Amino acid sequence: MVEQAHNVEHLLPNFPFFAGLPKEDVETILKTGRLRQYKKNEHLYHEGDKSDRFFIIRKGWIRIYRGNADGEESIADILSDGDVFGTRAALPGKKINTFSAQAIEDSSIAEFPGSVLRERAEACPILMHRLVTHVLETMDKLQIENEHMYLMSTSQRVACLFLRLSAHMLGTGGTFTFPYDKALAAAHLGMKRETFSRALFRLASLGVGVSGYEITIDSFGTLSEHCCTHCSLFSTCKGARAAQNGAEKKAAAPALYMQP
Amino acid sequence: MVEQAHNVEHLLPNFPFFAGLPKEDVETILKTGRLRQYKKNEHLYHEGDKSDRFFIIRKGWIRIYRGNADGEESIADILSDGDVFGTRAALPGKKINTFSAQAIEDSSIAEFPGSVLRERAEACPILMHRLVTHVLETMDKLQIENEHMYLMSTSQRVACLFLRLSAHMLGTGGTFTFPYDKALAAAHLGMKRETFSRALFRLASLGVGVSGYEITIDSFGTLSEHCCTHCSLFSTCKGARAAQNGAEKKAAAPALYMQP
DNA sequence: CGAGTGGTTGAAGAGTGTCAAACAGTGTGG
DNA sequence: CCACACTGTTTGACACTCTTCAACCACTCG
Repeated sequence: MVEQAHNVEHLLPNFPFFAGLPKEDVETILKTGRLRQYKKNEHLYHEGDKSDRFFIIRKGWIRIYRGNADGEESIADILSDGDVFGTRAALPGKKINTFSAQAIEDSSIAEFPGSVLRERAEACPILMHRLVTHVLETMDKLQIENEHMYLMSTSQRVACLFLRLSAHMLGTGGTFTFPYDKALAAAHLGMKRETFSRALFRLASLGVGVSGYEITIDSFGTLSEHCCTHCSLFSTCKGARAAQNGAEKKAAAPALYMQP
Repeated sequence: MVEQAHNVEHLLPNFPFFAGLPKEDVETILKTGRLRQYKKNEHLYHEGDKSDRFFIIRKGWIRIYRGNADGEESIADILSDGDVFGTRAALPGKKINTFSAQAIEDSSIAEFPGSVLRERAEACPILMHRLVTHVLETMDKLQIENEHMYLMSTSQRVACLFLRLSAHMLGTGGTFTFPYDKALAAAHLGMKRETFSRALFRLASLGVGVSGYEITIDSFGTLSEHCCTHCSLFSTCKGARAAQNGAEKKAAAPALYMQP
């Protein structure tokens, strides 16, 4: 358990979550926060624990997951820089974690007492709105995952993940580094390691090259056509790109799926 | 389009959602509401529409769904008496429906302008809490559905549905009427009609009898053992029942899955 | 160098989806 | 009252996807 506490006030620029909130509220919250380092595989909390902290990831990767009695796990989310979790602690209602949170890389996390957020949100509608919006976006993400599990094949889901992970990239193709274990990605997408591996093989014919953690995509458009055009989010997803002369994307609203 | 508008104030007892809220707020809201009848298959709204109404089901069944470009649909939820939807209209943020809502039976629905809810919620923390709690519960439900899709077989998912639909029943077994089409249930559980039908056949060996819309369950405990003991919600789900001498349920917190 | 971890590959099998056909229940019109 | 169409459901045969289990490979770390 690494316990390096730091003042977090100087980190504001890293926390888009607080952007646009009243200065006093942000300062009050930041003052009560602390920065903490978690080693790879270390847990931030376990399911069933009291949910009393609100988290912002400064740097690193965190998985949110839950296990059943058979020891099987389902991964609810994999989060990274700038992402926020533990919203339940900052909102009214039951204060028990329904999930566990674990660092999958050495991570630097800002933690805030839920009570402070809750109290400030009571007084500051903009903060409350920010929290509510975050929950609604998380819900949208979940609903899309449900849809994907039912309507899309494994290779389509893998392609979708790649497109979202490369959403920030310009141009029509390129190479990026896969940020965590493939087994983990597989679990998050609701499939086995082996199936993930075989899905990669099938994606090769669509111009996806894999060498270790390096993923090369010849054409985002081609890949989008393989998965995004079969997804109800097509027009609004940041990961989806129009093919050169394929389907036109309608004017896009803010994306639900945003990866750093 | 049936357009019978009624005053809804006398219906308060049907709306547990408003229970415990300040009288003035409830009255303000109820005054702006109207009761409307929808025929079977009629739509309340379509995805992409402006989301400006908040709904409470007085009587009936509503499905919340979304379609992709291939014409395939994924069903997000199937709701009934006392259930609430359109929460997005009552909360800050984007006001576009991400789903369609359709009556699957003749239904009686109370509708409220989202703006009124939003305005009252701004002033009344209890109402805001109620709305937030509802969203969080919906999210919990979604997360469980994701888990089920990944970790449970089709017959386990069907068993889970039956146990939730019969959660209100006393005793160790009994008969109830399935409230909507099996094809619809199948789609909501993420499987095809045929698979649903075959899952029923397999459940027969666990004491589940089906005759048309009549479902007979010999032992809730036996059925729970088949599905609930493999679900991470086991200890808190209203549908799960302890087997006679099987696994003990821990002290249960309020259930996520509540059917009328 | 051997153990450990993460990833790939192969063969076999269970579980679902697909397509087609048959069936049951309902309502309609003659 | 029956014939008919219509809808929802079940069943069968078959193809296909994904999982399972096992072995193997690549890489890292002691």
